[in-house]
This record gives sequence, C-alpha cells and structure tokens, in this order.
Amino acid sequence: MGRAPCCDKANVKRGPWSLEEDAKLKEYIDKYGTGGNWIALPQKAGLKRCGKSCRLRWLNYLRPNIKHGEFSDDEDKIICSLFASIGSRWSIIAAQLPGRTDNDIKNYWNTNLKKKLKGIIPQSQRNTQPSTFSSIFQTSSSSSPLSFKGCINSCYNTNGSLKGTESISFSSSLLSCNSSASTNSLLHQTQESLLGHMENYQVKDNLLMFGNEASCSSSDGSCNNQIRLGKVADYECGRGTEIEEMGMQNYIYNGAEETQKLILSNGGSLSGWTEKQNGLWGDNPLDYGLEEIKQLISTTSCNNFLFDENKTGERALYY
DNA sequence: AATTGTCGCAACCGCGGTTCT
DNA sequence: TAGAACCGCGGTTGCGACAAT
Repeated sequence: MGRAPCCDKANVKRGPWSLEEDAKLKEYIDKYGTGGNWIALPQKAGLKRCGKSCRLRWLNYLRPNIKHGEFSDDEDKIICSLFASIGSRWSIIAAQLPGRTDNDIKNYWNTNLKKKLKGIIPQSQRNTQPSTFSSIFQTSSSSSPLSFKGCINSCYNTNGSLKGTESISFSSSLLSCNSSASTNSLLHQTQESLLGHMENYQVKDNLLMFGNEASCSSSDGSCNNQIRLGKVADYECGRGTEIEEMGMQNYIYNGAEETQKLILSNGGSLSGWTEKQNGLWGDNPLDYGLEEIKQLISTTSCNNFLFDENKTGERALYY
C-alpha cells in the first residue's frame, strides 16, 4: 500500500487566506521550516488548510524577499526574452527574477505584458489596411502533439490585392526530425489554421490564395497571389542546415529546445532568407531586441492578428 | 447613486514526474 | 515492483476593486 491521504478534503478551508492564517503559517515555517513535507505542515501549524494550499501561499506570498508591485523595464525585457526563448515555463523565468514568483509573472504576462507589447489595430481597419502588414496566427490541437506558430507577411495594394513576392513560414518546437507523418500533420493543421484564422486567405488544393482567384493574371499562368503549401519531406537537425524544397533555400535552426523551422514558399526564390546572427536567431534569449520580442510575443496569442506597417518582406517567427 | 462591465490577482485544479510504502 | 501519495508546474477560475454608463 502507499501513503495515507494528504488531507481530508471535506474538512479543509478554501478561499482567501486571513491575516491570522498567514501569521500562523509564517510563524510555523520561521520556527521549524517546511520540513520537506507540506502535507503534514498545516496540521502541525494548526491550520485547517490543505498542504498544497499552504505551499502555494508560502511560495507566492509569505516567503521572505517576495517582490510585489510594478515590474521594471528590465524585468519586462527579461520576461519577454525568456518567453520568446522557452515559452510559458514560468518557474524557469521566475528563477531569473529574484523576488518574483512564477504565479506573479504568469499573471503579469497574461494581464499586462501581452497587451503592452501588442500593437493591435482595430478590427475595422484590418481588411482596408492599404499598406504592408504582417498577420500572425497560432494553432494547436489537443489531439496532436504538434503546436506551431507562424506568420504570413503580406503587402497589399490599396485595392486589397497582393503585391510583391510573399512568403509564409512556420515553426514548431515539437516537430520531430525526418518525420513525414509529423510534417503532413503540420501541413494539415496549417491549412486548417489558415482557414480558421486568416479571413483574407483561402486554401484550395494546397494553394494558399490571397484575394480571389480572378486576380490571377500572370501571362505564364503562374499566380502571384498564391502560395503553394508543400511539405519539406526530409530535412536535418542542426543549426545552419541548409535545405532546399520547391526551389527555395533556407535554414533550419536547431536550438536548445530542438526548435526547427519548416518554411514553405510560393515556389520562387526567397531572397532575403538568411541565417541571422543576432536577434531572433541568436542563441542567447537575452540578446533579443525589444522590437523583435514584440513580434515573438504576438505569435503566442491565439487567433489574434498583429499588424505592423513598418515591416516588409519575409520574416520568420519562432519561439 | 445604482448598475453593469472590465481588469487584475490570488487561489484552485488537474496533470505528469517522482518518491515512498 | 506495483500502486498510491507527494510535489511542482502551468492553465484556469472566481472574486473584489475599479471604471464606465
């Protein structure tokens, strides 16, 4: 048999902690420490609380040197940088910010930082935006281990048609190497994602289409308002690994998190795709510039679009 | 002044890995 | 070695405070 149950759930108090409870818990831990056993602690301390609740209260509120209140710009930057690098691993992020708790940072992120960093223009301007913008989307599926993010950068003329060469890029931290199944799944989800979130696009027969089909007018039959969604059937892990697929040339970056890039193109050459030495491509998350972080941050928000009038051309997004 | 809506944060829930009997 | 509890984590919820109408 295993251990005895940690607490009688019917007889433990829940909800906000009173000053008296705080004092009891603090006094007990100051005197005896946690003893490495949170479950036994409340009884010893004379508290009618679950051990789990005591632990949370202590770690997030009562323990010494906890910082409350405003986050500094430096803290903002560190949070953003680390989030861009490792995602929502709040405990790790908190470890880099003395006095801050994971819960604190998580709340701060969800309620302040995301909004602070996002330059979201009103919905009413989306479809009439005449200049360059980037559209960010993310999708995830509970039925699949894949969770990926990506962006489409598009230049639109004032009439809403697409202009210039466009590119689309995706990244997935969970995509396994040389797995065509994963790749297919990714592409499938990509299409669903596009269909679900990109109101200005449609996917038909593996073609991501901008505007309407009638706008296809090239003399050679090719359409500059279409992007072919193909699969990168085979690729290698490793930073700087060069791949070629459908006439494009790009790099796959394999960082500490096994992050890899799957990049799809409209079939033409993708000039401008190079391995960056700094910024987003950097190894050290703290090397990220704030503007770049903003872009990264935006990718973590489901179903939201970020419009950036100052950026043109291709850009990869990853985390 | 009363009502409704929004925001921020503390606390809870559930899951996965670890530890213990 | 199996099974149950413990621990820590990230996601979500509930509620009080404040703002807008």
